[in-house]
Amino acid sequence: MPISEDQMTKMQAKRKKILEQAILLFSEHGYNDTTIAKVAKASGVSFGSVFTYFPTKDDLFHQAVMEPLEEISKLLLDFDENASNPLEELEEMVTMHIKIFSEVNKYLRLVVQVIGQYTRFENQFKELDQFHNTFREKIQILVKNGQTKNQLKQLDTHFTVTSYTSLLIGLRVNLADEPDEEYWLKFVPSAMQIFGPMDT
Amino acid sequence: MPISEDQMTKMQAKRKKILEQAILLFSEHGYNDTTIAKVAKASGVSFGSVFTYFPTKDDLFHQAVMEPLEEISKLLLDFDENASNPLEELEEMVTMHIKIFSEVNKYLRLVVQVIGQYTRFENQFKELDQFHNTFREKIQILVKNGQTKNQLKQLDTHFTVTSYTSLLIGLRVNLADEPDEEYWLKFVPSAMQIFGPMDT
DNA sequence: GAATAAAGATTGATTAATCAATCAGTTGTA
DNA sequence: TACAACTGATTGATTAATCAATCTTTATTC
Repeated sequence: MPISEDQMTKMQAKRKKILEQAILLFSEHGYNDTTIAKVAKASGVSFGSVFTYFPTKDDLFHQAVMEPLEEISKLLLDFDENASNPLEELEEMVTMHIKIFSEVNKYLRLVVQVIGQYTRFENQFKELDQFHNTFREKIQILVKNGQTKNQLKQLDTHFTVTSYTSLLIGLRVNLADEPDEEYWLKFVPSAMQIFGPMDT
Repeated sequence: MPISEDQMTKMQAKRKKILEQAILLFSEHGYNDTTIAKVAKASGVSFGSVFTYFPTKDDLFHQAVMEPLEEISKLLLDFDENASNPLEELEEMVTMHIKIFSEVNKYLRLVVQVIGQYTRFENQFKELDQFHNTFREKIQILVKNGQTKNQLKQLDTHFTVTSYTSLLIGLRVNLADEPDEEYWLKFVPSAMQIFGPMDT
């Protein structure tokens, strides 16, 4: 007997709620201090139900790290690396990235945990690292275009772009308790400096 | 019967060995996955002996985070904020900081864990945060002096310096598996850009 | 310098608590 | 009625901390 569409929707919602609460708890208390019982309580389902949706705790963690990545990577890659005015596009991109990093607090702190213990969370790290490479490559093209048009100084693009992504993740670590987007946006000029803009 | 100086030295060495191994294990596997049994085995002492030197596991973790801070903070603060040539001093300082961050891998990854979960490791975080403020204040003086002498652009020093420390910690997160000091030194120009040097 | 005693360091088996995962029984739905 | 989801008590494994017994070191005595 196949379950109804209504039932499917309900179950999807339940799964989503469990995963949401898991992300919050994992990011704040880490893997071991986040017990299945706590996740169940926070998401309003029974202990056993968590295992209906996620076969093991490891799997729950894996999904907590992986599932939000798709949406966030789309947001982070949403700029035109071949824009006619690379410097202008770069500034828009940086502003957008800073906004995203200021908003997505909990999930990014989970990401920091995974990267910080890449031997422990090897599988998740590999996927995050792969996105990091894609991310940097796309920004590098924009930076190279800016250099060709003499809008940016002739700095090594690999080190420039890696510095930029390091600044983003470093800000997320340092400004853990700072939720104010306006404050975050004041870091845009500093971030732009890394790319060596030609004007003052 | 008081113990001899020789005995004292031996015990200090034993304590140091336990703490060293604890730092390595905590930084790589986190608090919960680092068991007292593992620390004991890694440092070549019995399970019970760990408790002779550290009353609880919490205390061992606390000391693992706190004790290296004194030495490292000395290294990081070893620059002259009132140097006659601020830009030159700044470049020397940045080079030194990058070197330190490239060398002190394991401990700094432990620091990232504490900052990343500041609600969980509240006490340790407070002390690290205090150092962070001292660190930034001293760099700010140097940057202001550089701006006064027109060696640096008139950027907001608070956001500039916070960006700089974020870049350092972000590099440590991103370059986890990169031990080569020469590679790290190639980030010096990017880091310098943040301060807005006037020459090219 | 050998014998003895006392202090304190060392050891690992034991204890008590925690938690992931299971599973048998129950509830809800088509 | 039949099937699937739901539930939470139970199980087995893990681990921080304790503690009684053992070993090592040092001071004292003859």
